[in-house]
Amino acid sequence: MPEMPEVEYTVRQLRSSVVGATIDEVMVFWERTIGHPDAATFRAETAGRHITGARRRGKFSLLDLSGDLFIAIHRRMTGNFFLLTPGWHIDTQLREEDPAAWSTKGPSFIPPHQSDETILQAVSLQVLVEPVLATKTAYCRVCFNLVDGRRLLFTDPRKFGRIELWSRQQEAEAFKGLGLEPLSENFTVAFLTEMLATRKPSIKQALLAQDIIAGIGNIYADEALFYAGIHPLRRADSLTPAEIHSLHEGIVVVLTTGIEHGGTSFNDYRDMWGEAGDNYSHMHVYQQHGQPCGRCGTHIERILVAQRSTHFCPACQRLTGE
DNA sequence: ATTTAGACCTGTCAGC
DNA sequence: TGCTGACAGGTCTAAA
Repeated sequence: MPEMPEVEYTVRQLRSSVVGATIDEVMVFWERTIGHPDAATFRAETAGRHITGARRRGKFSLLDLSGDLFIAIHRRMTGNFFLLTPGWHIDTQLREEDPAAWSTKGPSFIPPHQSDETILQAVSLQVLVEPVLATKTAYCRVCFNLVDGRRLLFTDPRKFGRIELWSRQQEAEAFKGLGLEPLSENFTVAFLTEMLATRKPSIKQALLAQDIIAGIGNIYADEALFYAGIHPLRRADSLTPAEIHSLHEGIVVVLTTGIEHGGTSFNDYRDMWGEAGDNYSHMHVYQQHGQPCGRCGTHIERILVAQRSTHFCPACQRLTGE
């Protein structure tokens, strides 16, 4: 679901909410969500640990734990965090009543007081407190019970998300194959030039490749290419120095802007809870096909590049000629 | 060696 | 109203 700006935003919220807390117990409702090591070990090793920090690496959200451990969470398409205030009850009745439904929906959550409309704190939302019907399906896969009574939920309807536990010494192994942070000083025009020089696939695919730049996803790839006026199907190794310069600038601008907007380029929350939101307001091409280009008025087009939906302006981003 | 299609999962929405 | 297919912010891996 989230790309780098959304993850960054979530991590900042985790930092201000759960850092300093202590994990009492972790409940796992969908075992495959625990990607490393295994669910039983994960539960045993995290119980009683202090949460000492919250960081981001690429699209991973990291929680540092006492004892030189850290949790790495990849939300993939639909993973999210919720922070429940103390007093909520977890109802696992469905487990026996309807195993198939339980597997899909997970447990339901009973609010502290007997009102059916109550408050959830949504960690990855700009608005921290979101009214939610307690009867709404949470799709909770993993629940971190904190000693102070709060519960940090990892929700994930599609079950693609993964949560891993590593020791700090294993950090290199945990992130092997992850490229540079695009907002770090290491990410230079020279670096981008070098990385693209040997890539024959399209520039769109190169931007999505996490082993080059960590954190760019489908939205920001399309937006960065529009910024630079580069057609998504251009071979990565065919870009001119001027184009690479523009693209580098586009990547930085688009991601920085995303973070400034609270990373709310788009998200499931708003759909899920029926909030209107201004999700698309600062998108230039992503999901804008059929709309006029804000720069030249030409209709934005949508094509498929490596099975990913790709949006661009055919006039501003030409494939051939100069 | 690459490229691509399929897996992994569930919900929503458009069209018939 | 109901069914079907397309599509969704991601990434890994088997097959071509």
